[in-house]
Amino acid sequence: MTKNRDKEAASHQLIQDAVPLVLSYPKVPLTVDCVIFGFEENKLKVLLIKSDLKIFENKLSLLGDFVRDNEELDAAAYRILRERTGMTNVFLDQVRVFGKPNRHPGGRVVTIAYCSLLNIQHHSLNIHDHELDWYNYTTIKDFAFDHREIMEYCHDWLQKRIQEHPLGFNLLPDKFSLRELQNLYEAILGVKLDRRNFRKKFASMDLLIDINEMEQDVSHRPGKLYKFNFEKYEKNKRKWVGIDF
Amino acid sequence: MTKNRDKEAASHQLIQDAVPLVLSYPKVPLTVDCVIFGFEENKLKVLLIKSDLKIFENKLSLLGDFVRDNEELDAAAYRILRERTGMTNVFLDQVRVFGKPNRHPGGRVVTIAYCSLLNIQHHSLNIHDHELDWYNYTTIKDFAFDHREIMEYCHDWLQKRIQEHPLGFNLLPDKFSLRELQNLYEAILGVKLDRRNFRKKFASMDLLIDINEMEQDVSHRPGKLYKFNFEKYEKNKRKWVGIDF
DNA sequence: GCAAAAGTGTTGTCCTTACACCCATGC
DNA sequence: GCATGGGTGTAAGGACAACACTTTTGC
Repeated sequence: MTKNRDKEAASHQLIQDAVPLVLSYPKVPLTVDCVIFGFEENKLKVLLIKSDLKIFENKLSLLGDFVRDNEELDAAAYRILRERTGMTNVFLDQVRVFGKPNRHPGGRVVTIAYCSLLNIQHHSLNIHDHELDWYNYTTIKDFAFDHREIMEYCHDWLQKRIQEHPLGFNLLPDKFSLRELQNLYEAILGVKLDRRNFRKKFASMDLLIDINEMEQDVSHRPGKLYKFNFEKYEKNKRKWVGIDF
Repeated sequence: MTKNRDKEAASHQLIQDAVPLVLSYPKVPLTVDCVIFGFEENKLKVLLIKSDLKIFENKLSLLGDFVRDNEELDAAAYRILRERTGMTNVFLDQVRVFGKPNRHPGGRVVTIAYCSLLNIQHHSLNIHDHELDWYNYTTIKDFAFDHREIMEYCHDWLQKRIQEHPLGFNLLPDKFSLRELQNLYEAILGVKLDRRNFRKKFASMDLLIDINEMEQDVSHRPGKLYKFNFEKYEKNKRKWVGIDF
């Protein structure tokens, strides 16, 4: 049943030169979509725009664009983020490819999802085309394309990552209180955490620098402010996760 | 400096219909490469073929081919594995995209790496084109393309996965001894493990079924044989990994 | 002085690690 | 009987989870 296909596939083995081989391949449009998480008012937010396509009128879309000829994939992701938001100095991670043949109404488009976490206050939005804005992760309704699926996949990925690496610091201001840090973890993981245990955990990691400042303008006892010790973190990056032997 | 580009990128926002939009995108050849790990004689093996390209004469290559028009990415990976090896009933996982513009000597080709672990005895190689065979992971030298990088990335991915999920069972015969299981973990993780602790660990997971059989034809005290309890595993799949709160 | 959140320690439980001796089999 | 790996238990240390009271500030 599959023999014909197998034969057919075997035929290109005769092409020994790389250039005609590649010319014989089918080609597809390749795009990048960026899932940018931020944190504000104790809510997890995602950076989205209104889709420019009629068919998706009033639906929200991830920040995406095609990959240019001979453009590195990572570079494409950074470019798109810069073009659409003005942001630079963001770390993006490749998460997964989404390539269902019918995921784009205009024909087949394969997209590579990139994800990042960032500090909303450090990256003010200079561009507001198409209602580019931070939307609440939990309340977004209408997505263009398969962007809900992509966003949720990236959120799962993020939950895992944030438990392996203390990436959460990227979402906070330079100086932050332990309460803010805990709110962040609770927002991303979707659970309540014990305050004492949380603080002990981070104290024992020894990644926080006490800067001897206090919160201002809060209507209760102010908390201490900390900075993240990026240097120390970079040194100790190696970690086993999960079932360790 | 980047303003012109940003303007240019903004221009396609005027295309409101999806079809011309997609037609305006650049297209690239898209391939899938399969990194298939197996285990035999206490060695971790990878399934490779000799490259058919002159430029990579005598170098080893992953099992790969282009993605067809309107073919699901996962389906392409399964098809390629079947065409090249005759194997079916294998689970493949998408791992990452590799897209450096110059990774292929014939022009730009973006490839999606898929990875699997399997039981060499269950999947005898029916096809031997191009010296398709299992090669020792640790001793392979010459790779075509960037296939060393891809393979190593998949190996890292595998080390993580095998600590989160007991995937290792896929690499073993139906019936296996604890020693075989331990050898497998040691081969993949590249470390020595304590025998008693290893056994306790798996005993406590309660994923092994004692089938009341013993090893045969070994020149020492025979070990008990077990089966993997796939049913129970499927039920308990949810797990937190890493820094748990 | 009251509301609101900060800050702090202990205990029990569980998991992980390290470690040594006897047992069954083939030769 | 000896070589080879199979099979087993325990004790110590570390990590995690559960839990309540006092302190500081703004109002």
